[in-house]
Amino acid sequence: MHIASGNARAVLSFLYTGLMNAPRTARERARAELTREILAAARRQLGEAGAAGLSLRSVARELGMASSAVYRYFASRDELLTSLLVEAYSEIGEAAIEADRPEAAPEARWLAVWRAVRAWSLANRHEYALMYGTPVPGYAAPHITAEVAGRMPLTLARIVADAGRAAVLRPLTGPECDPAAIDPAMLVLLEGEAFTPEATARLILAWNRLVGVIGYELHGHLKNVTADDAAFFDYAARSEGANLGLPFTWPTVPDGG
Amino acid sequence: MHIASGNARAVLSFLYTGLMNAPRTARERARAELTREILAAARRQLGEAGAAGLSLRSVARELGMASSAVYRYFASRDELLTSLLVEAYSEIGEAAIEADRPEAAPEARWLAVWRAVRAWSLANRHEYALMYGTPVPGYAAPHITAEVAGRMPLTLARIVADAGRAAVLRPLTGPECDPAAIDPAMLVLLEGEAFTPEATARLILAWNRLVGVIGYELHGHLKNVTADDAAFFDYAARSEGANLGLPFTWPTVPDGG
DNA sequence: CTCAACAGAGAGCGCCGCTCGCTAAAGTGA
DNA sequence: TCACTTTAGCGAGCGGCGCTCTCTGTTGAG
Repeated sequence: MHIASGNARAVLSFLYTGLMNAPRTARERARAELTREILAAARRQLGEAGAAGLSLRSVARELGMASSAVYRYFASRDELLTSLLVEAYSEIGEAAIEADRPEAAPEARWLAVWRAVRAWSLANRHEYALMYGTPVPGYAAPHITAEVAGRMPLTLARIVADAGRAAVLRPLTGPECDPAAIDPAMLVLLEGEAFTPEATARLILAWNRLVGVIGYELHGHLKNVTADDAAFFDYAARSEGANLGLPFTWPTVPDGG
Repeated sequence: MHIASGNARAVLSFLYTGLMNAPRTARERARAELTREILAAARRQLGEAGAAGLSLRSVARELGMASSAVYRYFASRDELLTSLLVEAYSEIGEAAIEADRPEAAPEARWLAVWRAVRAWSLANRHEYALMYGTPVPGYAAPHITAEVAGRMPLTLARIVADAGRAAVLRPLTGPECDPAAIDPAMLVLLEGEAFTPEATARLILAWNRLVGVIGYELHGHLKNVTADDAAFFDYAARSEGANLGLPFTWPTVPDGG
């Protein structure tokens, strides 16, 4: 689990004092273990029933302890849920990073990462919903998870940047984004990768597409709309890649409308 | 309220027997009125606290009646929520339709509809979440709402189709979608508008983009990412319109990466 | 006028998140 | 070693939830 970053530790104090520092005393070891067990049970129940069906009481029941005892480890149900959220961001980011083969062609890398993110999401739909669905009411997540939440889109950025350095990017076509629409902080974040504002805008759209198409598939919006979700997803991936200048190839298509 | 369609009436029996048939007896009139009042109170509470914070008991309390009495009107909380969902789909569809000026240029129509949908969504974020966020666990919505849920994307389709009939569409460029990926039912639905599978695929993506960018904005995923959400949204609209062949104009952009 | 359909109330079931006060054990410093 | 603090866990309990059931009074139809 790659959690952490200073902010996260500050807010999720219960979790991290238990998990991060190498446990020395027996009490600390027991605490770390139980914390992990609670998280594991919660994760299981999240996978089965979704966030709405996850209750602290049932987690406690599964672990054979009083529900009130769980509050020694997580200050609230929301904090438990936030921990699972961080875990989910971490996992989907890792799935993206692991799927990326920097030695391969940029189109292949791009498609592989997209597919890996989709595969993880289909296998972890409730975790996906936690990240990209309706936010849980009392959640403190946004700023906590910024670093870990950025790993997946940053993996996409790296592929485009590598292609740029290899000078295989096509010139960008189509409407242009007002550079002022992009947050300077975002440009700073991508500084090492030398992204123009226009490329940044398109990267944001690509990330949004990746998340959006998966969401549509998971939430049933593609029912009676698409017949082959995987093929449609690949199409979306290629379309977004090409929009960023990745050298995807395609035959000429006739007029639409 | 444009609810209805056969399916909806069958499933949401409580609601529609109360609302649809012109009330004759005093009892029927009272029932219709109370049904509306319950829906209105629920809508208010949804707008304030979101779906998670909406309880049948608090609705009953607001209306000064026993919570058990509400069950005479809605069989369950889920059914009440589903009614609100149908209402939301109807409203966002109407917002799209009303914003569309068929006599205007297709690019202007396209942008106007996108902006209207965004405006409605920003003003009704919890209703938006009901439609496009994480689905509520026990909801029966999908097939019920098919007709009414289709109005918004169909408005987008009509603009493109009109542009096609007026022969102002540009040839489509970029990667091509495997026609087999699109559900034939979707093509039938757009039959009157003479959509090719390729145009249909791009329309689905445009609809997905519209929903996705708004979702990102509402759920905070654009924080520290974009600086001017409205401008970025317009950019997404133009980008998707151009991808469908709508004659948006843009200057040539330099290389990205 | 009779009788069935119906609306509403209230009690109650088993959940839920969360709090509080208590006990017993574990760790700590003199 | 022993007093003292910190901690883990428990059980009772609060108010709220969705939902069911039974009972009563009213409305509308034949």
